[in-house]
Amino acid sequence: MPNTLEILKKIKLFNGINENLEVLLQCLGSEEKRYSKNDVLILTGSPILSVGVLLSGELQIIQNDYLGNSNLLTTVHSGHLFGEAFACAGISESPVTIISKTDSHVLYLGVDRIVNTCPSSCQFHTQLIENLLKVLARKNILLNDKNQLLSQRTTKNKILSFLSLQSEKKGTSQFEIPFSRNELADFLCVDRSALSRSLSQLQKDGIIQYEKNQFTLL
Amino acid sequence: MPNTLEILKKIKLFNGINENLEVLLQCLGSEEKRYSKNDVLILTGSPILSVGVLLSGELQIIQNDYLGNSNLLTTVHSGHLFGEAFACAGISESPVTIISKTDSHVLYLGVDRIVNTCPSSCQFHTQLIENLLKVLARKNILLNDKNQLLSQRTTKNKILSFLSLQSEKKGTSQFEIPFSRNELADFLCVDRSALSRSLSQLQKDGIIQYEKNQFTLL
DNA sequence: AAACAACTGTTGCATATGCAACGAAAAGGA
DNA sequence: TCCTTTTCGTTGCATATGCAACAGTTGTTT
Repeated sequence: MPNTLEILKKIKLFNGINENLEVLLQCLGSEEKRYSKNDVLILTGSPILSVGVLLSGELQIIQNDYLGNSNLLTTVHSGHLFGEAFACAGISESPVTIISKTDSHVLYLGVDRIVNTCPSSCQFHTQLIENLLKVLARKNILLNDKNQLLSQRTTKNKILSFLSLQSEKKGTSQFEIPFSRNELADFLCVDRSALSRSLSQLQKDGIIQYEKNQFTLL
Repeated sequence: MPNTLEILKKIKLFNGINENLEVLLQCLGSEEKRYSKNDVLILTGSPILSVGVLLSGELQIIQNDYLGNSNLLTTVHSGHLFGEAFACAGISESPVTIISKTDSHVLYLGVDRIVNTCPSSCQFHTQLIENLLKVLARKNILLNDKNQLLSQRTTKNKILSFLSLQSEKKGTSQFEIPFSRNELADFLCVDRSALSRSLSQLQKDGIIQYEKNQFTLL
């Protein structure tokens, strides 16, 4: 149990409530669960009423295609939230299936208990709500950024969008990217060879310069 | 002023607080402002601390490119929120510029006043917070859907993704889409002629069928 | 009726992209 | 060190896409 608390203290959702976490969890009526590899946490169509916090292990969020093909949407890593959008949106049926890729350990927080400040009106509840808003809002911004990137029609423009975002984030025109070529291709939703080709062309045209993962915008 | 209230009552953010809106607005310390055509509401780099509600008029949200080109991100229509993600994310500088395309009328709600339930602890405050969470969460889901759509690499797959989402939403395999061909091409981020071409091919291959804006998935 | 504009489908063409395959370089393990 | 695996760039090729231009349709205005 102290282990659980240690993990939670590092999570953004609990920023600023470190000392009183235990009290808050009581007040929220949180629930811990353990899963084995390949267990199903949420099945498509079942209700989602709780925000999940993955304490350990790895989850996969899977969506069923229009053809019935199931495809992987995201992988959830230890220390991250999942299901928070669905839970907060108040939709009745989950559009996704969530399974445990490894053995895992999850904390569930009921949304209604988060929103409705407790009778004892503990002061950290307000902080929790603010944090939850912040988490959702930031995800929103990230999704927006990615959207803008993906709406570029050519690979070169996708690359430039990505690099300029990175540059902006780091504050310099020279920076390191956190992706391998393979991962970058996946992120930009383009073919790896097309990515390589476009990168070389951009460099040949004197627009960018790169060496491994070190990039410079010119 | 009664006019303002009438508009607000129809907005999702105020769902379930219709009767006591006036009280709530007092309690929130809201602020109304009027703008003329081409006025700047928010300039890139300035702080965003409030959620905006557009009561009348039309706004444009503009982002400056890495090359300095300004390009239109969204148009905000009467009755919709704007800036809510930035305000809730607690970021210090707006990454976008917001201008008034027409004369407009805006209501601002400070995020801190929303999050911190008022001393008089009016019961509708909780509802407001829940609504705000719901708005953010739903936008999140929408953005996610669009993301999945845009991550399709071919025009045909983008079309099929879009149509299956529509079909799912309407609950039938035959449905009407809310876009003209031009708008659909913009939405899918593809060329209009490429869209037309792919649509005919899909129909010829017996995968879909359409007549004007009436579509059927086969 | 005539003229005009908006929307949609079609086509030709240059180019970009996905795909598959190959080889070089780097990283890691035995 | 040797061998294996992974990563990355390159290339050939078939296909898809963006772009521009044109035509048919519809609806609106004059």
